[in-house]
Amino acid sequence: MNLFTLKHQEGFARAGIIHTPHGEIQTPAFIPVGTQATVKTVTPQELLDTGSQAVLANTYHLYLSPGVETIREYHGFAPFMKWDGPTFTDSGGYQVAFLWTPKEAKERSSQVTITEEGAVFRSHIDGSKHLLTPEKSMEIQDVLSADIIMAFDQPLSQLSTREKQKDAFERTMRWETRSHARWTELQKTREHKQALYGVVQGETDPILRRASLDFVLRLDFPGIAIGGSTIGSDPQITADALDTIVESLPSGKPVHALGLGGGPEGIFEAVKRGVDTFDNTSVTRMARTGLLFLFPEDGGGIHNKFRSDVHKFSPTDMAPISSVCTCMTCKTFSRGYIRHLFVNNELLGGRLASIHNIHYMNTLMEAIRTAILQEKFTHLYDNWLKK
RNA sequence: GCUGAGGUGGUGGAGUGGACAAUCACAACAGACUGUAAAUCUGUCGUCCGAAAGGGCUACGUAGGUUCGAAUCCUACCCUCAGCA
Repeated sequence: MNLFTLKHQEGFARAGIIHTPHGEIQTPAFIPVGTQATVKTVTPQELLDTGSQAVLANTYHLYLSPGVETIREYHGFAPFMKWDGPTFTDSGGYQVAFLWTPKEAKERSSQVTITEEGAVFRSHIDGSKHLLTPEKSMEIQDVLSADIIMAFDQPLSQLSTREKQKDAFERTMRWETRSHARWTELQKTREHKQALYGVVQGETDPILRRASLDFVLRLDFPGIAIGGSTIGSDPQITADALDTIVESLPSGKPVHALGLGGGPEGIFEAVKRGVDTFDNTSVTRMARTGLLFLFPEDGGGIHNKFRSDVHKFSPTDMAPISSVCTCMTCKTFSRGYIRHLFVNNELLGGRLASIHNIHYMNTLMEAIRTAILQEKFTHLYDNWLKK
């Protein structure tokens, strides 16, 4: 069975199915991020209820805690967190390269040393020193046991010099070659095969992006992941980055956008350019800080980035967050009540908001899938992004 | 009524002669939130003018006093709390 079945294409936008040992993913799809084997504040059942099809967890975090041996006992992070569906893991490359909060960027980044062998970094938990290599990332991801895993790469930093970027770009290809080799070995003894995605770097540089994509295609990775800080940073920049390779994306392989943050604007641009799946932390992070997504029917649009701050609701606003949303939160609770929860730092607020935002994103993706199959994606795009 | 403690910005609470428009925290308001070290982070927060630097005005219960200078010292008054009656 192929990993990916293309059902229909409208322009470069495509609707398809990713087949995994743990079920299918109808694409285009939003993949909620469960870094530490939990999509923060929500249970696996709630993930299902909100229409989620898969979960993405992280090599870096789970390697540090609870550790590989613990996860091995559970036969993977999915059984550990009681998620039965398809899963992804990220390679840890991103964390190793960006182990910082923006505020502490300088001091933190100095704690990571990149060598040809791999990345030496210090644990954010206890300060202990670790070496993560492409081989080790594959071995950890083998234990984490996701259906779809990522090659170990070194994301480029826009802050660094051109030479350093070129250096990282070329090293990433060597690391991906090593990732591919180790993955090939490990698959031989696995019952459930894992699909390894090669990571395409290069930001908005057409030469670099195409070289990176050519490389990934040449090694014949089962899937293609698009990385870099230009993905998800801004809808236009995301579009620019994807435009460099959109015409060269193969129809037979799934394309994943790594870290496509933000709201519907960037997602429409990405889907329009052939992205099948993407993970996005802002859906749940914004929920926890009180930013709720709005449908066009609720007044959501480019002007307000499709979002509303819960703190600005009236305390006596009896209406649901959205009049058209069918999530548990909207079917049950009022804006005024959810505002009350946030104002008083009640944990339920973040939970209810997360449920709404995840449901919102999955509803949007379902509408996009349907639209592509009916050749109405352009119409939907215009309808959502009209000014 | 007596004894003791105390009255500071939206709130709690520092400050006990000059560096005070007043530490800090909370609230409020504004903003940010990319492969999640985020239920987090950043900014504003007496008032008026100014883009800013900066300047004016009013303020530490009330009234008066001492002093070059008072939220800080003195006097009187008002009020609050605790204990005793």
